[in-house]
Amino acid sequence: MANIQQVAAEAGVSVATVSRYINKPDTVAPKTRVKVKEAIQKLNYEPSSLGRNLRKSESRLFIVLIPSISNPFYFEIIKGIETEALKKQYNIMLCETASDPEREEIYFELVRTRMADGIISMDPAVNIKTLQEMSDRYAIVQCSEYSIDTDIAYVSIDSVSAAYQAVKHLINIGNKKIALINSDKSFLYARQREEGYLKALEEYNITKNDDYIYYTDELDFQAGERAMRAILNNEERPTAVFAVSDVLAIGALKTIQAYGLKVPDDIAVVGFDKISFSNMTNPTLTTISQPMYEMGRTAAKMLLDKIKGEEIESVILDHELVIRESTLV
Amino acid sequence: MANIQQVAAEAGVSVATVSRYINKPDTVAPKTRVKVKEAIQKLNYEPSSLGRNLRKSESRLFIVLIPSISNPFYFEIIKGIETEALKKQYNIMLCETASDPEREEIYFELVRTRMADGIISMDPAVNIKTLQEMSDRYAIVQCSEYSIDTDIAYVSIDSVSAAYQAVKHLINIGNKKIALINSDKSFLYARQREEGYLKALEEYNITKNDDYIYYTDELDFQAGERAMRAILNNEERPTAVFAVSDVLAIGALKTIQAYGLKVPDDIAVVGFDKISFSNMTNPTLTTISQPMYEMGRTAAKMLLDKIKGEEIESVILDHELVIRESTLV
DNA sequence: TTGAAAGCGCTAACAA
DNA sequence: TTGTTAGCGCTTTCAA
Repeated sequence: MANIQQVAAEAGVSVATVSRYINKPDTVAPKTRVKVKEAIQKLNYEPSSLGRNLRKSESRLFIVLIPSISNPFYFEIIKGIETEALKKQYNIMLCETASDPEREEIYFELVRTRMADGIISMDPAVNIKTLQEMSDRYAIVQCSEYSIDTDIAYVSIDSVSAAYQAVKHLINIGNKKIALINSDKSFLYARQREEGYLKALEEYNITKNDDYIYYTDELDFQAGERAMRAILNNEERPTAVFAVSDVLAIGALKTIQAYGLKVPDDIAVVGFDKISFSNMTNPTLTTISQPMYEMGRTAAKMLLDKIKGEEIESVILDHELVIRESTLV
Repeated sequence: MANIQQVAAEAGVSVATVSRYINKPDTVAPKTRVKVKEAIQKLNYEPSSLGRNLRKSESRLFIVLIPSISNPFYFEIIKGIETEALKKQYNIMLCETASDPEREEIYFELVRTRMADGIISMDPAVNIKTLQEMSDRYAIVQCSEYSIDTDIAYVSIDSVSAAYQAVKHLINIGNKKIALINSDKSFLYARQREEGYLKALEEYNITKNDDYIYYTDELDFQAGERAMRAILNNEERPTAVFAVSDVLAIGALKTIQAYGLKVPDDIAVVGFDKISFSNMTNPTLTTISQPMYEMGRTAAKMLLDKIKGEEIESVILDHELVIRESTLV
């Protein structure tokens, strides 16, 4: 593999000229340009990022931390991030933490060793303390899920208001006994969505029933199934259920149907996220739509600004209730 | 950010000693070790990969090319790849090509510029010629989907035999009118699965009916729905359908039910891949299980060997038919 | 418009 | 066991 020296020798110019030809061709005389161009072609030369990165003290790579690669919630966000990154000649490393501190540490290390220029974190549940420490020295942005115990900038939606709206919709179509399938309360969004749920109940003078609230330990379909089974074990079953994610809602849907009950006639269901599969279930799922693509783009822009050394501010984006068959009256 | 020079000065030793302390601590005298250790702690030193990478002419990073990040088929494969990579202190860059040559070119460029040490390609449909050229100079392995027009090593399953087995199962439970939802024939697996389908029909003297074969242009749920609608438009409807992927099969399932038909009573359905969704549908989906995790691990091992300069050989792994509700008699 | 030369941070061959 | 030094491939300043 040819290097810049060989190209320079072949073209009969200095390495500086070759470098200029690659980075600022305008500053090279036309005749010289031709010579260099020919030498590059002849030797099949490709400049090495290794040398350039060292010289410029940057890697033009940043890390996107997600808890789980198989959670469809992240797909559009990632696309948004990628679009913005590629536009600025950056590449991203998609890293699954599996909410495991050791895995996360591997990726933090990539930033500390300058292998990556920054981090977009979608999983601050893991090791907030280290994240905060890192953010003092490196570029970090939180996306979607965030921790308020840090001063790290984030982009997200107003989960309280979104959950409030979802539950209010269930009440408006005639439900009073409304279950909540929540994830672990260590997640900020879980606490916020419960707050919205309670706020709606309160507003309509519906007493909270603890038997109708279930906290899952996992975030997959099976967790939704288990949650719904537990809720259906109550003597008096609810007439509606709000799940804090579509994946959980789809698991719940399956269990409801396994019990021989109809959705929405016996039990109405609302999810959260509007993942693509939520339109494939039978009935299709009413859900909260987050502007995921926009969220990803915004996070990437913020990180890139931060890497450049600029000050950045947190952002809250809009959400929307999408009414489909699972709450059709 | 401190560099190795500053640490050496602080510890009163040479940079070589600091480097040795980091890479081969045993070769440093205990007393010196203490001095260096203290200096590193005091200065909060982290060695830069940028310098090391240039020096060693490696990035310890490789690229995993997938057509679509949202296709659940890849999840387990990626986990397998990641496990093996991390074990060898390698990191992976997950790159979505969207089957777009331009996107792919960006990632190829990362290898040419030494930003990445190799490629695991799961999408050779794009620009086979370039892939072949690249493989002459760089480490490349094909995983799952591969092109036989190249001499690039691959790991995959025997798609002909798997499809044959799936269709034979449909015949054995009493079906003669069996539709095929295939993807574009430019994919090798599509051609192979059709071959297996035809082989089974032939063996049981069932005449092929072209109206029962549909080629999708996309690979998502909606494509499966469209395919099934087209197939159900035939005067005589089939009693079974084999889809070359679970995602397509799930779309088909939805359409069949939308037409008021029962699965498996009216139409039996078999998918391919055993993605996690396939157990969430109602009825659950009969499918072919591929050893995805193992496939990923094998691909990573092969690539790492190739990067080391060793010769590698293609591998075919075993598959399995998983019978579930959608073909229950 | 071009070239010489320094230097980004590290590793490793060689010498002491 | 440690230090000196060359050099990985590139960009950029300065001088010509």
